[in-house]
Amino acid sequence: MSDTLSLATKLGQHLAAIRGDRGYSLRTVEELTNKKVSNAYLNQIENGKIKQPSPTILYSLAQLYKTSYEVLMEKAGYITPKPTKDAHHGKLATWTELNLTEAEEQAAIEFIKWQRQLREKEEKEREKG
Amino acid sequence: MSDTLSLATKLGQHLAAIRGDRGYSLRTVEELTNKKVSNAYLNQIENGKIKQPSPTILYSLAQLYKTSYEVLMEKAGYITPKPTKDAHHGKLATWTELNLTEAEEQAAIEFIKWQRQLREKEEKEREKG
DNA sequence: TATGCGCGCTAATTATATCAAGCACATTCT
DNA sequence: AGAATGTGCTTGATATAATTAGCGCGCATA
Repeated sequence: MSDTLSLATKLGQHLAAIRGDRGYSLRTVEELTNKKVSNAYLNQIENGKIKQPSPTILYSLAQLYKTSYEVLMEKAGYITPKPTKDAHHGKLATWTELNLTEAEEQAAIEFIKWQRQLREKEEKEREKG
Repeated sequence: MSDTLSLATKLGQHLAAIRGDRGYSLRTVEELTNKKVSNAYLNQIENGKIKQPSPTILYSLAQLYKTSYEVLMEKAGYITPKPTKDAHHGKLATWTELNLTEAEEQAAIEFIKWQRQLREKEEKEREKG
């Protein structure tokens, strides 16, 4: 079962990955969030020692990291007001785990578009032949 | 402060009013929520003695009362995710717009991983040279 | 070498959410 | 009347979120 990872651990790893990508130190985050998230506390969160940080904390981090508040809420185990719970949900989780940088995101989008064009062409060829 | 009513008080009165309307007693609520909200605790919430009950608690009440979870969250002083998909979270919006199929998603993930490996190699080369 | 700085991390402490138990009063049943 | 039950409410006890202070390490700079 995929239950090997506790929620706290998943949230922690996620947040740690993002912070790594942004190149912030624990104390930098503390400072940039106006002391709303202490460096010691953030460390405990990232190492899975805190079960469920408050939405207020998560919101501060989401803002600083420019990432999705909802996703953080979900990973923390809160029920988030979802307009629709469809297949999109699972996909988003996968993507956020990758923790794309701006550049990577752009590259990936280009890649997908390029792939689609390619398939379109093949389609037309097949129709002719 | 011109704030005559604390957030806790506002939330409490709101919840008390709803419970009154539904005709439930404190213990009835405790029972109907499967002990997720104890009668003692609900009383404290309604009387403004609890500053910020957890989203989990609020969700249980919202379900039982058939009222809005978001509104409860707001009255409790939490920041609620804006339903509008604004440019703020560009990433999520962009990905969902693309509407990836399973195959496309997998391909894109592979692509990104491959790119990352490539960059890693380049990094090592640079260190040597 | 030494001294200072930034890093992740831990320990001790405080604040607060949440619950179990019980109290005082009212209504109803025997 | 007296037991039984239901009501809102209070009070400790416990768990855990969150902070402040500080430790040890690597790395740079004097």
